Amino acid sequence: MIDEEKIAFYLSKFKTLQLSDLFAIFQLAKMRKLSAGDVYIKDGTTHRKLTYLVKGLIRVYNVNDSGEEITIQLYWEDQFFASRHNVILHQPSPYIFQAVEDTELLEVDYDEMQALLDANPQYSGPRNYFTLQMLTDSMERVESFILLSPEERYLKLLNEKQDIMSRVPDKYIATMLGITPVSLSRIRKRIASRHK
Amino acid sequence: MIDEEKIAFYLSKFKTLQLSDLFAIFQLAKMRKLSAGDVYIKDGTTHRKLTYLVKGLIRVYNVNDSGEEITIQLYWEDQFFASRHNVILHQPSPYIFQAVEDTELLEVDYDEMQALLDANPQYSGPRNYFTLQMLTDSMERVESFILLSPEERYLKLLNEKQDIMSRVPDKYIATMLGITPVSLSRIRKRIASRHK
DNA sequence: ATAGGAAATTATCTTTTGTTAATCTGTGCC
DNA sequence: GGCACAGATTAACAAAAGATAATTTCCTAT
Repeated sequence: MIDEEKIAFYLSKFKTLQLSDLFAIFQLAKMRKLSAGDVYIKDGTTHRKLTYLVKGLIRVYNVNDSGEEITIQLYWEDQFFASRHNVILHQPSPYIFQAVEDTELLEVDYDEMQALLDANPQYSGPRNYFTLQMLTDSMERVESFILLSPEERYLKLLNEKQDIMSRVPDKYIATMLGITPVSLSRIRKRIASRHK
Repeated sequence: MIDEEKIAFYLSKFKTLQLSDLFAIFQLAKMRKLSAGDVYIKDGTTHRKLTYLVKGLIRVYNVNDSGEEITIQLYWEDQFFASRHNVILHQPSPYIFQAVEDTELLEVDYDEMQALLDANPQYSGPRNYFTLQMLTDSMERVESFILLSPEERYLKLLNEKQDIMSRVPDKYIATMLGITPVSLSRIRKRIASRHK
C-alpha cells in the first residue's frame, strides 16, 4: 500500500485535495502484486486500467517479426501508466507489460476513474499535473531522438536515470534508445576508450 | 476568429461545455496574425502562453552548433500548443517558433487559463482530452523512432499526414524524422526505384 | 522571360549501425 | 566445484547514414 509519507506528500503538493479525495480513489483501486518476470498485460488483450506503480519496475515491450524483444518503455516507482492502445484507442495493445522486478501496483478501472475525476473539480489540477508530466517526458524523449546521436542519448540516460538503468539489462536500454544491443556495446567501448 | 461551425463542433463534442464557457475562454484570448516567415516565439525569450492554431502552419526548430536548422515539430489547424520550456519548466525556450505560412492564432495567458480551468469543473473533461491527445501523439512518435527505420518513418508520415507534408519543404521533414535532408533524398530515390 | 536563390539531388568518402555468429563473462543451481 | 544459461562483448562484413561539395531543379521577384 501507499505509505503515509507519500500520502502526506501528495496532499501538500495538491492543495485542492483532501484526505477524503484520496480515499475516494483508493476505494476504486485494487492492489496487485507481481513477481519478477510476471506478465502484467498480455499483448492482444483488453485492459482498461489506470495503474500507479508503488514499487518495482515494469517493462513495456514488443516482439518484432524476427522474434526479438524491443523494449519501448520502463515504468518505476510513483509513476502512473496505462496501455494507450486499450485506454485511448479502444484497441488491443500490441505491447507486453512485464514486471522486471517484484512489483506492487495500484490499479483502477479507467472509466470509473475518469467519471470520478470529471465530476469533482478538486481533481482537475492534479490530474492535469500528472498528464502534463507524462507529456513533457514524452516530448523530451522525442527531441532526444531528433537532436542527439545514439551515443549522446545513452549518456543523457545514464546521467539522468542511472539508478533505474542499473536495475535492467543493457539490452533493454539499447532498444529503448532505438539501437541494437551490439551497437550499444560498441558505444560503451568507444566511451570507455575516450576516458582513459 | 474561430467560425461558428467549429464552435458548434466543440460544443457537441464536449457535452459539459456551454457557449458561455467558450466565451469565458475567448475573453482571455487575443487574436494574432503572422505572415509567412514571421517568428512567433524567439529562442531565449519567455512566453507563457497557450496557443490555439486557427489557420496556417507553425514550425518549431533549433539551430545547432553547426548553424543548421533542426525542425522538431509542426503545428497546424485546430491544434493547441505551448512552449514546454517556458510553460512547464519556467525556462527560456531553446527553440524558435516560426510561421511557415500566413497564420492565425488564438493566444491566452497560460496561468490565467490554468486558473480558469482549475476553478470550473466543466472544463476538466475537454482539458484532459486535449492533453491526452498531445500525449498519445507524442508517445506514438517515440515508438516510431524505436520500432521503425527512417524509411518506414517517412512512409508512415506520408501516409498519415500527406496534406501537411506537402505544405513544407522536404528538409523540414527530414530533420523531424531524425535524419539529414541528403539521407531523405536517398530514401525517396530508393522507394521510387522499388515502385517501378 | 530571365536571373538569383533556395531546395533537392547526386557523387564521393567516412563513420556508424545492422546482421550474424562466435566468444567471453558472470550468476544461479545442483 | 562445475554446468547451464542469459547477457555482454567482439569480430567480420553489409547496409545505411553523415559530411561535404558539386550539380540540377524549381520557384519567385523583377
